[in-house]
Amino acid sequence: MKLEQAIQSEHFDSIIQKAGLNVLYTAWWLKTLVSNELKVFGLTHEQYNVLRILKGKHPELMCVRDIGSRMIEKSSNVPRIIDRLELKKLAERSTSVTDKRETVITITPKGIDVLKLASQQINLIYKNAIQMNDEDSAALNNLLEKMRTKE
Amino acid sequence: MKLEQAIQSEHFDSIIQKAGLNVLYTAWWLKTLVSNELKVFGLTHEQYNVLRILKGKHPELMCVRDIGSRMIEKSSNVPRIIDRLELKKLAERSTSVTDKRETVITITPKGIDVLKLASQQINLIYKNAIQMNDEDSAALNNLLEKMRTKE
DNA sequence: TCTAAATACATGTACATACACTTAAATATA
DNA sequence: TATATTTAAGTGTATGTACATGTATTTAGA
Repeated sequence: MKLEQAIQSEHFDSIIQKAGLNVLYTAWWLKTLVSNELKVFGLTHEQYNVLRILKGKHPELMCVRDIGSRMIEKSSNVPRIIDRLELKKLAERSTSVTDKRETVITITPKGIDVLKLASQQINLIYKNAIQMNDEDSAALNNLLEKMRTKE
Repeated sequence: MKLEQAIQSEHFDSIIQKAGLNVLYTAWWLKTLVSNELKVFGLTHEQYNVLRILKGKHPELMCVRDIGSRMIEKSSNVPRIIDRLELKKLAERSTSVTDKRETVITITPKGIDVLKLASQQINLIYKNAIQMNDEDSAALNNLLEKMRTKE
């Protein structure tokens, strides 16, 4: 669907502004696509993201700050996301022995199992629902990074 | 900043998956950029979006459903966003005369003033903070719409 | 060494999203 | 016409974001 149809609007102040709205709309579209798949596993997009981050370092323990620095949305409130993972026994908290201010987190075996199934499903979605070849993907990555140049 | 730095991760399952994460991260970056500017005007990104939609049809009245269909994030809870605009006297609600189920909304003169100032600022941001020419913007629009082809 | 500053995490609040449900009104159908 | 269905908006709840503040611990400086 064209952006114009999606937001029922034909007028944009500039083509740059249209590109901005298109990024925002595509992010919402993608997040919704993924979230709908994750529902089966009782996970939200953010919880899935944290589990992936924990799995990436497993069996190493990670502190809250380290998880935060790997999140896509930098203002994510990591302690609260971990609260929910802990309730579902997918992650575990403990206090760091080297620095008692730090809470260190690990993914549980149950968390690893759930993540494995969820990841397979999400990878399938990426493969099937997204109509892009590697060349397009590379071009898109370049343009997005160009957009954020002044970051 | 490259995506790899932004999310402290070098490994991606595929270049398509990287493009997905890049879209999500860029959307967060852009939303944050805009939100920071809107703070001066006491507006959130979503409230700004609704004001723009109302202004686009002004002086015509719009019902809640019509506003919703023009939102970037389709699952936005429009009645609650309007609650906050009404509290700030930037928008006004009334019941439709032709269909009493409908609530019709209009932007107030104060809303128009605030929106004008905010829009000028946001347009400046788009011009100054985003490093893209029209050609790049057009290419980005095309790739994002390609990504969503199966929508 | 003792105290001030910085750091790490948790928590409170306002706003927003996602989704289910309720209520009132309009429309369709028997 | 009377009733059932559909539609529009509002509301409740769980989750998340954005940001300020609180508390314990560590680090730095006098």
